[in-house]
Amino acid sequence: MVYARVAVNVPGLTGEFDYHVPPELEGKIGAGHLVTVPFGKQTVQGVVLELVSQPAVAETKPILSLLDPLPALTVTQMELARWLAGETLSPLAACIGLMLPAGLSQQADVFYSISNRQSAIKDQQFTATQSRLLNLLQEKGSLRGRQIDRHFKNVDWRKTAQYLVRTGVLTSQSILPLPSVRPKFVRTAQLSVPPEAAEAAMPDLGKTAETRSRRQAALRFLMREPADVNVSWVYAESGCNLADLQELAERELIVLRETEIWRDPLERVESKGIESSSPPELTPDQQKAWEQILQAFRSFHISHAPFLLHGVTGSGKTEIYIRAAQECIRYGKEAIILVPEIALTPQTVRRFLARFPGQVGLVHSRLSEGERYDTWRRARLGQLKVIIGPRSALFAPLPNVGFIAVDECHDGSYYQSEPPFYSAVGAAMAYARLCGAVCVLGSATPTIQQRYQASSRAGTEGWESLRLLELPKRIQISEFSANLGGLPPVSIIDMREELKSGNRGVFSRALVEALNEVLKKGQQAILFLNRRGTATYVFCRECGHVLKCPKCDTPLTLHIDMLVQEHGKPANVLICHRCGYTRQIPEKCPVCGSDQIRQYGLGSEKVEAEVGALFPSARTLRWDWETTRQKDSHEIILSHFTAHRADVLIGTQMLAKGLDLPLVTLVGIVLAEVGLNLPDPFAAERTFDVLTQVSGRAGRSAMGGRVVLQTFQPEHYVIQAAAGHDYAAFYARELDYRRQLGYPPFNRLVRMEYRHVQAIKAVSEAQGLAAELAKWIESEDRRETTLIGPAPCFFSRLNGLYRWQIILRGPNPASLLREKNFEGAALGAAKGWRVEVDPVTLL
DNA sequence: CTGAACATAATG
DNA sequence: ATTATGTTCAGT
Repeated sequence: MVYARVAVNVPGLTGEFDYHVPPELEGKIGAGHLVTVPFGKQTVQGVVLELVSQPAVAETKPILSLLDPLPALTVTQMELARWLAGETLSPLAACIGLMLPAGLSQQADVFYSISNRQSAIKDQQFTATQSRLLNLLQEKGSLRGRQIDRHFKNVDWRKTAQYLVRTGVLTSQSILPLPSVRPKFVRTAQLSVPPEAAEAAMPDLGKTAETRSRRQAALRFLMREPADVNVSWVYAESGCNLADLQELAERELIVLRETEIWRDPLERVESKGIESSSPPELTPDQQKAWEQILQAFRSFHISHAPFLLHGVTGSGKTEIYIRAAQECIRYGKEAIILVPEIALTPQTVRRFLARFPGQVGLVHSRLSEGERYDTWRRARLGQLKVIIGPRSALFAPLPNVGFIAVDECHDGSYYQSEPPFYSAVGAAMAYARLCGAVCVLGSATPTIQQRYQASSRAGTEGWESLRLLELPKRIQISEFSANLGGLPPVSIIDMREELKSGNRGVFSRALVEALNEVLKKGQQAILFLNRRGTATYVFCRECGHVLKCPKCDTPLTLHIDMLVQEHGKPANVLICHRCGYTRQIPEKCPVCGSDQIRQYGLGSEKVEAEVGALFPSARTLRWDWETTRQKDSHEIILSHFTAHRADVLIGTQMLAKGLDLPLVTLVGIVLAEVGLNLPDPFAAERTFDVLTQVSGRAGRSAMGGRVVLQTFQPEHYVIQAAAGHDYAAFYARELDYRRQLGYPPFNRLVRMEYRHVQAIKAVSEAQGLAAELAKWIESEDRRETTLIGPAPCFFSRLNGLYRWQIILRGPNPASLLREKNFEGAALGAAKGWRVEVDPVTLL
């Protein structure tokens, strides 16, 4: 008897279960296959992790069916899933779920119907939730649990439903939906007799003249087309229908076939003429970096540390990825290129398409389930040599991965901020190690963490070292900025001075002047607005002083607190999100005594209006969350701007990503320090990144460019370093700061968050767990691990839920939870806690 | 003493 | 996750 060890697809389960393989499936089932199995009283999907000869329990149930004759996961992918589950304290099933295409993976559900025994319904009083549920089922008929979920936001209806089932009002049935994606087939037709025979049959093709002519036209068309033709073409050409073709097939004049087709998202893109592609010459810097990577390929049998390719914007990182992918293909292996967001880097994609025609698979969020499924299957068959996409592209089932690149590896979108929480950068490095693949992380502004890993082996537990490759110069250097390695010069404008001289507007005089000049020359400008954390921190407009917590040095956050009442009105209070310190807004600035204490708040609508008022003839375009809600709006806005149908582009974070906008000669940063004053140890890093990246948008052509940076805190080291394009200075300063406060990379963090509709419940749950953790730290003598909180999260209410958090900080805080068997699985499933290892923000 | 609400363990 | 089982607690 053969047994299979199965990871069942029940989110929240880490366990592995042994089933026996029934005789009819023997030999067909192996590691990685997607199967259905009985689990308790339900039927669920599962993935076979391995075959075993000895089951872990005496009595086994049989595997019920095989959902796909080919394995859904490679062995290496399962190893990665195991690693990821352990590393992130996530359930194994959730990690495996990341690797299955949407639609193929299905979870068991419950089907609820109203019982036809009417007596139970009539003489009963129902609670609000009960009648809501009954009304819903009355109205829509029987529903699956997940359909009901959509109508009950933040309401726990399952207990209610269970009660109603018990009392006989409802009936329930466990079901497992079949995969909703299938290979797609099209019907094709082809002539099966010599043309003369077809011609001979023409007169006798139907009773009425009308049918006869339809069928004749169809046959004539097929006589001209030697190959299989999609029937819809035949319909269009001849006006016939399926019945006509079936009649022709019946008379053995033609054959009808079902042909499988790939749904290919690149069809539209590729047909557009892509410029021919002779590989460009490498600069000396590129050459030096490339040789080291090449060396890694040449000796792939020994495992290599991943590379950190630290290169300024425009220094030619993409060319290195392309060459590495080519090298990888030469060894008969496949390459994975991770990019932050595909919609925002059409240039990158086009370059890969040009260099690897017909071999590129594109994965992104706008694909339909079918396109995604087909790309996944082509990857599995080894038909795609290069996969490009955001973090999920890492999980394409490629048989033999030889190269993984992570472009803009500092980007926040590589972190999945919902369970299972994981970093695709970390996962990429681990996967490369498991595959024996060469791994390159590329960025102009690597995170402090990444840069530290590349510079020192004063290793914090669990963080591997990186090999540093540097590209300090842009490829095309404009004469205006040769002294900065091709990067545009940045002028810092002190907004306190502007205020003193009576300018209360959004724009400084310098920025207005620069805008004026650009518009006069017919060039383009970008106005960048950092929206994150607006209207939340409080500062003095006179001296720039930001109000901070006396104990934590963390900016205080303004709250309109409905609980604390002042003269019968809700009070404005300042709260520290680290320790809970609370105070009123002071009347006067504690530093300079001014009464100009204000909260900061400014939207892109306001900026657009200002531009319109100052330059009535300027054509403005807004690119923010509001204007990009519609499908494809990113592309529309972008193409609109690159075609120079607008002069000024006003937008938020998205502007910073790797766009190549050659006509842009001015970048205006409306207020640089927004985002800097958030109660988060990673705020400085994110601000530096975004300022550097957005500055890099200027001067990407021979026309040169400049950046005007407005701020109330011109002395701040982040502002200074960003203005000087000085990563090294920022890194040194920030690393020092992190060392002092014991934040990463000198310690690791675990963030635990609890959400609840009732504020009281959230507080008490957080305090309860914090007390328990404190006790454990004490009893286990793990005092190097410190407990921060519990405190309300910065965004203290989200979707109607109150959020509280606890931070653990130490050399390896996750291990404490692991030892205590207090993992995300146990906490998450049973008690509603969200557990993040190495979080990227503490907001 | 009984039944129901609630926590906990098991699911192969 | 769902379901079976054990445990507590209020009300008869």
